[in-house]
Amino acid sequence: MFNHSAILSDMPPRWLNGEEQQAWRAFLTFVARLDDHLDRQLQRDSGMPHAYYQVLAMLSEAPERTLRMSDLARITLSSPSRLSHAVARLEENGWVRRERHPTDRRGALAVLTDRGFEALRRAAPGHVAAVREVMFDRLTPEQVRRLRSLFSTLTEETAPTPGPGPAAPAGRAGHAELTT
Amino acid sequence: MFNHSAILSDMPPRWLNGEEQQAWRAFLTFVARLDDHLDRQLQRDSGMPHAYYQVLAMLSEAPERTLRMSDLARITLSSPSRLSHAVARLEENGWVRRERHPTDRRGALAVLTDRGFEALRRAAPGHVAAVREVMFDRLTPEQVRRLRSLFSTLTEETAPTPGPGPAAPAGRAGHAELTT
DNA sequence: CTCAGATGGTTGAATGCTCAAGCAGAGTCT
DNA sequence: AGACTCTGCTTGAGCATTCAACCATCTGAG
Repeated sequence: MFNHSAILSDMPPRWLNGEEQQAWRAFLTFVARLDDHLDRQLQRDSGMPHAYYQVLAMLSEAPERTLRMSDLARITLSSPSRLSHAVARLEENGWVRRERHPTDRRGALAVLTDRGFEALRRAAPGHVAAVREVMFDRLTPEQVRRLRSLFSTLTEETAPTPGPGPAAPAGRAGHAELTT
Repeated sequence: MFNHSAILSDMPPRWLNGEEQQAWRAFLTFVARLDDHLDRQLQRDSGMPHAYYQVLAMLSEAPERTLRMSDLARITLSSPSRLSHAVARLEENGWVRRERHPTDRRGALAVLTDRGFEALRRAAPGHVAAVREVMFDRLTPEQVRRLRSLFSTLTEETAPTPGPGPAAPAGRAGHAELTT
């Protein structure tokens, strides 16, 4: 048996060329700025980190403002552990409540409380303004189109996802767009 | 006197339109994937987080493999505090050493040790492979150009930086490109 | 039915980051 | 010189995230 990773790692690394380097560094710089800006703004004005905002936002769009923990974790791009801790914290604030899943007794549901919805509603305008300030107000509509196109490509499922795939994410509820 | 922020916050928020939403979500998804992928790969294969890799990489390019803490902080896009903690940790590993600044006695210098350079050299191929895997191998050269162009725009200094600006970052040293 | 493995979720320890406070040295003004 | 402020850097506490266990429940094979 050959060790495939050894074979792979024996190939000389393909370093980034000039263009790629520039793209990479500019990208890293922007992401750093962005994370910093968003987290600071939310923490300062609304007392929550960006990750928690996303949890509240996703819940606010869900039917009954309720989602199963595992689904919420997937949607918010966080690990089960991270989400569990986060929801624990949000529960202390009275922004989210846990409920038991009606049929699967392993399951837990996260429910956005009225106070949580209020907190989100107050946080949203400042947040979207911050996003605009750092990103969209610096781009022309044409550039926004290119941006979307690029990152659609980059996030496309590359792995062979046979079958109908994980079904569209349960259509947006009729609420205002508090999701950014 | 009017309260300007009150005036600002009284304007109805400009929510993101459809195109912007799609761009934003795809972007967030990609960044989450990317951070996760890079941090995991580095932690697993080289025992350091991505932020520490960047510290080592920047030092490796500097003359004498040495930088003043404040400069290093700026280059690595981290706060002074963050860098101080990071260097403390790197010092424990024997990868970086602190020295006193020769003329400004407030100053501290971070020096990449030989062991640190070795660690970086071993980490670099896996890291650049990870970056390729998630980003550049999924883009055509034309797309890479657009990417660079977009993020150059987004990271351009917007504030009126009069004068000659903060001088080009001390040209790359002749070392191999371990910076990604 | 029963058992083995998969799935859903939580927990605690370890780590990195942020924030606010603090200290020492350098500049500046009189 | 003396007093003020600014800059450079560090520190400790608090918080978020990760990782590796862990328990409970569900599912499927025999």
